[in-house]
Amino acid sequence: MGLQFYDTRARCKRDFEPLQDGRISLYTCGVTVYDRCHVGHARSLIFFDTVARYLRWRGWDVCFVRNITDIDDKIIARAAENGEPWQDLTARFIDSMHADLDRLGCERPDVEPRATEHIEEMLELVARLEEQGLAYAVGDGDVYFSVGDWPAYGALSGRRLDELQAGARVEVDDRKKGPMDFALWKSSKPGEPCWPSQWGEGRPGWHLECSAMSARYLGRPFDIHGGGEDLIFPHHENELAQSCGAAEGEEFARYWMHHAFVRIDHEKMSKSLGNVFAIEDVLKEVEAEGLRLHLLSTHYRSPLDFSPDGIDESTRALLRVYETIARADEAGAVDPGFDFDSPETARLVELMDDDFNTARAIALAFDAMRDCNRELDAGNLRAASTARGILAAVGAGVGLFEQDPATYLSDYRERAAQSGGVDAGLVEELVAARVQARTDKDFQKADTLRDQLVEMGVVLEDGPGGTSWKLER
RNA sequence: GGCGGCGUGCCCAAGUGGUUAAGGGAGAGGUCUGCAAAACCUCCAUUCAGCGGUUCGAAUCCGCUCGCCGCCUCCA
Repeated sequence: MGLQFYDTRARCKRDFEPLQDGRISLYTCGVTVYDRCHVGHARSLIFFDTVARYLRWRGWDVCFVRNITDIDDKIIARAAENGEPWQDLTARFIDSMHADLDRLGCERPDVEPRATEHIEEMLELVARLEEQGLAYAVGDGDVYFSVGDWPAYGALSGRRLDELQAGARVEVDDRKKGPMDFALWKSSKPGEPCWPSQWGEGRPGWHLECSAMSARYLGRPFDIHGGGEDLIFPHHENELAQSCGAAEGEEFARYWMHHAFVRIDHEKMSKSLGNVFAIEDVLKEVEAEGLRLHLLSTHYRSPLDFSPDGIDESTRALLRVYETIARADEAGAVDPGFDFDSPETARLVELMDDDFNTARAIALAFDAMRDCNRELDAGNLRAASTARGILAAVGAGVGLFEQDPATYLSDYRERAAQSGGVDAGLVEELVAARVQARTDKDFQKADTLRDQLVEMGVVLEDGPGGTSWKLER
């Protein structure tokens, strides 16, 4: 068995065969930078980060490209609203996105191309489409793709042109030949950002950038194209049409992956519904890796209801993992460093190879955690190391459990103390006093001190290495 | 209207034809401990929205009903 995953176009799981042996080209749609990223973006970013990590860990040479859309109507509108140059706006939100990514433990893609840096490639594409008779210019320099002249339109999303009945919800521009025709190039109004072209000054249509940039960095065809499920139609359908159309039907993306949404109270989280939670704000309340674990605990093709309580539950589980790792480290149960082809990781590979089942991989990590603790209890260092190795392998494959455990634990404590308004210095004093009382066998005093700490929400642990404390959640 | 998805224990969630329905959180009991905590052990769905059907066998396939959601417009 090799890797297989659900291909949106085929509507079923397919065995994955890379175009070139040992190499994988992956393109995913990133964000439009006119605002801060929200938890829905986090799911997308984290999931595809996990895909890239796993494929690499699995032994493939991956080229991961994720675009940044830094020119579009919303950006122009928002910049005008703020009274700032649009470049300042996009630069700010690109920085913000990078900060979010770092905190969420996402590696940077190999290439992070921006739409505005590939105008030339896009214009070439439009020219080729025009040559093929698939694009036409109207009026003052708008260029459209002629959907009616592209018979394969609808193949990805499973829609038929006659069923789309455009205009049901949107006013149809009567300059277009067909109601579903979409803009490749939009003429600019005075004062709007624009680039020169043979059709006049303007800017690219939304879908064009991905066609141009994927071809530029990954060639054609490439292996995997991913994004959120709302992009299937029309964005990816349009990308597919214009990419193939410009290349006389040559294949575009060989596999399509789409993840489900994050919801709020059973409704899609989206800017238009106004129920978004910015990553930056959420991370003030919950821990970043806890959020990552939580988002990966649900299979990527299932909707996930966002709730801070749910993240807290995951964070509690995560704390146990780090406590176990710290314990193993102290005991000298070192990670043997299992590779993807070690017999010990066969189960992990099997689970992740089956449509990236991160939920089951995480369950496997929890099993390994229990095994590790049990073996440590029994003093079986060798067996504990094996369990520790499985835990590390899951972590490497999925992008979890990779912080230094001592640092994690002290950060955790500090964070809890801060949010609970507890004076860590005072706690240390009381703990020290209790340790002394215990040494003196004055258990009554020790218990009084403990009661005092309990009231502050402090939980004590008397271990062989001394007494440690943490805040109960 | 067209297309698609979802409904699993107190909560989250995996599983999509075949021995005991993963895992996490919460809860209960136990071992350990000066007492605790942590860790470990045990328990916690004869049952998978409901009703029919196919099958030797279904949470898993088919049909209907109820409830919820997504796409068809910008959207991760």
